[in-house]
Amino acid sequence: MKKKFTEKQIHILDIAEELIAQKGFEGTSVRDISAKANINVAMISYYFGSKEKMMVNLYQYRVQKTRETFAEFTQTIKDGKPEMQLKEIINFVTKQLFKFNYFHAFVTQELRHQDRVKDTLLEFYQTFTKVLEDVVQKGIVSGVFKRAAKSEDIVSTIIGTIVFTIRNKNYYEIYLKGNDEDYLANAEKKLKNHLNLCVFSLLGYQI
Amino acid sequence: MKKKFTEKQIHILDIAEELIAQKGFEGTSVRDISAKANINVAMISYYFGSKEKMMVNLYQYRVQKTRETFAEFTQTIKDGKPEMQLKEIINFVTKQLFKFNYFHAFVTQELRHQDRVKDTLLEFYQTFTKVLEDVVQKGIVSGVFKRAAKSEDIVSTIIGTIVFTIRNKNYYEIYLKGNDEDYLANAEKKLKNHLNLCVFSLLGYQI
Amino acid sequence: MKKKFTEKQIHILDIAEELIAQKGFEGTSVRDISAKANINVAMISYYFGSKEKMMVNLYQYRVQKTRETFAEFTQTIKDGKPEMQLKEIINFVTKQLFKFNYFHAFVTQELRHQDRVKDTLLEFYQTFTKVLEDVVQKGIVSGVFKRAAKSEDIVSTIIGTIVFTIRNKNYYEIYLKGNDEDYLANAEKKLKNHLNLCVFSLLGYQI
Amino acid sequence: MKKKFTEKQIHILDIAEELIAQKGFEGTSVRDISAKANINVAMISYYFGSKEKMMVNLYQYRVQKTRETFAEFTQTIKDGKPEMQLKEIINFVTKQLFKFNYFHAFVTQELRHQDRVKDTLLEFYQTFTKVLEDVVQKGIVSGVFKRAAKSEDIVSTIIGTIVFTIRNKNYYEIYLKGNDEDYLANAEKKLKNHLNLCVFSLLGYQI
DNA sequence: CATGAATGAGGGTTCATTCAT
DNA sequence: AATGAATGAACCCTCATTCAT
Repeated sequence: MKKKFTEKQIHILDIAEELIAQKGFEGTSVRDISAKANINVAMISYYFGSKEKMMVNLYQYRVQKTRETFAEFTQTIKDGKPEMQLKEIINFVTKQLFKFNYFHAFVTQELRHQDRVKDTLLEFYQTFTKVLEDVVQKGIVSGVFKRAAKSEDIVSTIIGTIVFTIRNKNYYEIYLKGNDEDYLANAEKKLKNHLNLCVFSLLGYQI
Repeated sequence: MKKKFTEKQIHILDIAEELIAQKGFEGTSVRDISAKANINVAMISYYFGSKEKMMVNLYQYRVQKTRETFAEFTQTIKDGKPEMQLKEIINFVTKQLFKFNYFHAFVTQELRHQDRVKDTLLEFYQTFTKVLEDVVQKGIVSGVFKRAAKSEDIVSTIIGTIVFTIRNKNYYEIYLKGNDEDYLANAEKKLKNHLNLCVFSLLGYQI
Repeated sequence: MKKKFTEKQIHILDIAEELIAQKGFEGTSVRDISAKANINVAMISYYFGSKEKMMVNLYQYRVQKTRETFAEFTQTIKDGKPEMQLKEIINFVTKQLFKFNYFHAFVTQELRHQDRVKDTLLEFYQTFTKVLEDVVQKGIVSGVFKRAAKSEDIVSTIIGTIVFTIRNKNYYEIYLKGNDEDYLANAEKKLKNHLNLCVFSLLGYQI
Repeated sequence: MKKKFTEKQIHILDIAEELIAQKGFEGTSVRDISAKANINVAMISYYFGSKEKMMVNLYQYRVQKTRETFAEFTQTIKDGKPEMQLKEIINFVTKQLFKFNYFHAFVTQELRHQDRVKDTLLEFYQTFTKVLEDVVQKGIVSGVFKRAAKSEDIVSTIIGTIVFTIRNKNYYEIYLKGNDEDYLANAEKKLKNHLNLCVFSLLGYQI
């Protein structure tokens, strides 16, 4: 059962996501959001019921999209070899997280009492873990991977590492060549290389 | 230049850290803090100037301690072999992050406009990176490490992976054996194993 | 000059009266009314101009009906003896007030700045007073009443006493025999007896 | 157990009572009250917790005082003859209701969900009823009263009639001699006469 | 003729902070 | 040095009403 959002709602959610990622949920007032979105203050309550419910909607909206995108993606790689699949997965996840860095900046920090909401993300992580596990298993069977590392650990490392660089921009950019302005692009590239090396060598792949 | 804190200030900071880690900076009122610390509401402003300045102090207080602890730690391993040093570093960092998971739960999410404050953490990360780099370099020279991975990437992976498991308790615990209550202990152990494998194989160490 | 209301308007007014009697004018939102009346929120403004004007209309609607009913009633007793007329008046007023207790629950409490509206009620009270005065006068002349009590005082006592029991249900029901469910019926009966005794003895009627 | 109020609280309650009597509870904003009381808007929440709790306090404050005053009063008449006692009671109640007409203007109309609060008033009415019953009984025994009217009916008539004239000032003043300005004084006097006549004749007292 | 999306005003409450003591 | 009473700003939300359709 997929929830539908109107254009205006999506507009509000996009603005809200950006601000909340920057200043936190409590640090972002509905006035901030409505001002930036050029709408009336009352609209947030009008459209979503309350600020908190808007947050739930935002969460569901983004996670829902993420899951869909991921599901489509898995289709595109389903016939490849494990090593190719793994490479594509790392590439995909990195790209997505960098693209929606807003979202993942707040996804793990807010909604403390909204356990139901957190479950939505949990489910996605589990799906991701399962996909990864199949790839690893297949690689082990075919002999390209020598070490059957646990996929939940790989997931933690992949997502954890990416989120760390996104959130610690001022740290990671020190070690980047190139100008500041395309930090994200450069960081993404560097990171992708690192993660590939990291995961493949973890699995005992002969590089 | 080391800042000194009075006993009362430290008392307040400890309480504040706990509450802020749980409910966020904006989600924690000075009344919450003063109530739990059994002090007057006015004391936060009185001692620190403002709530925000208190946060800066809290930040500095904790990072300062972390740096001191890390400095002491590096002394204890300075004479070991690189592979031993690396193992100890992973062990130390994991232990520290799990021990002060409070702190690291809020360290990256709050104080968004406080760039001076972020610099404090940045410096620590740089120190950490430098230490790691020396170890890697030494290992390359001595031949135990075959691949000179970038230490900033290793830092990102180590810290990123740990923080991810701390913040996504509900995900990671699914894959843990043992009862729920010592999640942190179990997670720490599992994670340590994973990180060792991960970093060592990344460096081309023959396990 | 009699104002006409459309069926839809009357529908709205009936719902509004009920809600306002329960929750007060300010306590009743146009959304409450429109929801219960199964109409659009905008309809109240659309039909009556504003919520306040709707209230004026409601008031006029009910007082107008009350006056008409009272006028009809006076016709039915115009040929009786004074003592019979008085008895009938007490009976009628009690019955009406109990029947439309909704209305009289809010009639004296709302519309504070709407003096024009209050005048509508005032006129009715004056009419009532005049009718009563004629009855008393006739009774004095015929000798059945020995004391020419002021009719405005009698009005105050009749209406005041009735309204008191309606609004202090929890008090008056303590002294009532019978079950709780037909409080109004029992209270009305008890009250009617009391008022008859009260007014007749006030007028010096030999019971 | 008697609740104490500070001077500032009483100040607020007095202002609030006046405004609420005029415009109703929901019609009176905390900003109205704070403006008229020359205090900060936040003070109502600060002193009472919320607007609604302020109302509960106001209610208790006034009813409490009323009960105390009534208790003192009953002491002063305890040795008189029944007819004197009855006269004094009517005099006292009339005077009190006119004096605190603010209070009794809102006492029966607000606090719809506050049943506990209504009980406070109920108790007072019951006390009043009991006192009256003793007087009537004593008069019956001594032979000055010939008819044992129910005291709850007498209470309804006394209070109902008074409240009616207070709330329908524009009606009752038509029948008053004298200028408008001392309406209350004149009305009180006229009403007292009427009530005496009314109650005494009801009890069959030979005037 | 009737609607529902959208608005601005104002609602009560909570907040961090100040200041007289 | 420390307090608690008091403040004004800002919070989220609900309101009656408007207006394009």
